[in-house]
Amino acid sequence: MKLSQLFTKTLRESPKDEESINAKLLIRGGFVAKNSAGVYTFLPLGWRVVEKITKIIKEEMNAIDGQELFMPALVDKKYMEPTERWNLDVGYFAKSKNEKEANFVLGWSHEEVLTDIAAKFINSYKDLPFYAYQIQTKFRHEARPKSGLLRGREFMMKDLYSFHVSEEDLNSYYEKVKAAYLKVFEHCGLRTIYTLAGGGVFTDNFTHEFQVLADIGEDTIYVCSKCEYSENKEITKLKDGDKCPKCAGKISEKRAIEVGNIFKNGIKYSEALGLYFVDENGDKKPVVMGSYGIGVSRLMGTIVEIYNDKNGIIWPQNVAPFIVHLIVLNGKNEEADKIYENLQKAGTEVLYDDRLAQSPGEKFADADLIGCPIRIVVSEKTLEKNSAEIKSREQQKTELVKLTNLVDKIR
RNA sequence: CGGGCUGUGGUGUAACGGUAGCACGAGACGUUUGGGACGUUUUAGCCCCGGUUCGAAUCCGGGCAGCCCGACCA
Repeated sequence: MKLSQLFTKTLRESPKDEESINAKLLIRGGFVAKNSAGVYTFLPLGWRVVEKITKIIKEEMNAIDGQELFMPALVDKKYMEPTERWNLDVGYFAKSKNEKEANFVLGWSHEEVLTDIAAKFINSYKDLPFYAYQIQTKFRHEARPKSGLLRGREFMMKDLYSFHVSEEDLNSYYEKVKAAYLKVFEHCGLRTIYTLAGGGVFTDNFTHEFQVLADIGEDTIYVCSKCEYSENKEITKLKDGDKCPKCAGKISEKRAIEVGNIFKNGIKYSEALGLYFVDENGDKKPVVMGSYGIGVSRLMGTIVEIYNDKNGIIWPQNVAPFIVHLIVLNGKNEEADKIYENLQKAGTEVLYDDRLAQSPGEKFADADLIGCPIRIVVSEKTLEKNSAEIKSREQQKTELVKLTNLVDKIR
């Protein structure tokens, strides 16, 4: 991608109505644009990051036999009434003009929809278990959207649902999902703490959350400094300074961002929507379910909160919009064009700042702000030595590399 | 949903109840190019609706929006 062709531009200043680091940097860098409180557009750069994250998620979901599908955003009233989740404050309701009352809610979770679909196909224990997920926009009426991508009214979410013959089978899959989630977050560069929590409107059971320690986070968790056993403030009896119930280490209170959660739903949804199967003995039983969420856009915001410095974002390799940010100075575009092409041929994703009017300082500042892992500078100075300069975003030191070795060096 | 604060170009600000101004930014042209260049020039604003007044960005009332704290939650 040539920067001269990218229709967005970086902003020198932060918008006045944003407080959080992720919102300021993502808007300044041209990753997102704010439409309303808690509603954002993902611009080309930001969308690339989203795609990197969803790629990681899909790989791990597919690895635990998740089948990807896509459900509607318009969710019919008939699905939500049986579980008494139709008229909740969380909903944005929709109706056509000739309708008197809303007959749809913009989907804020899809247990009911998928359960109803499953009932069309699942008859026998032989049809179970199965796992299905989607990555989709969710709509939730937030009383108070805040902190950029961390808490929106419209946001992207990966939701996985599992269907089992028994509680035992659900439990074993629950552990698989846990492991897969830990991998997803690790691949995104985040260290998460597996935290025991409550289930809100989803389930009466205990649930688990994946928490990233950060002061901007809205959750308060109690974490063992030794074994990282953790409980959410919502449900815990622990307090700061207590002994860990697992290893007797010291518990401390921390703020954290919840980037994912996993729930055991049991038979709440299957009973309400009529999802039954017949077991080996010919007995009819309700299907046992679990649901598992990852806030994709929140994850993106969290990564920015964790990985930044005063100059901008420092994307971890796996989620960076581009691997290389190539800067040309002194109008040496002809030479830089070749490097751009060679890197692209080698499969490296390059953002090429080929602009002629911008000063070196502005180009460096933009590279720091956008935050690709590797910066390459081609200038008169480097070309005198048949070289280009390489610098990692997270380090200060630079290195001159011969043009002939450049592609291999990056790979 | 309660409480607080704030609403003037994209950003930051100024204007006694009486001409909406400045700086930065953004655009055009030219000159520049190793850490946000320079010159010329252009551009764009009083959140909305009422009221008071000869006259409202300014005073009053009511909305709306944004941010922050809390509650709730995912």
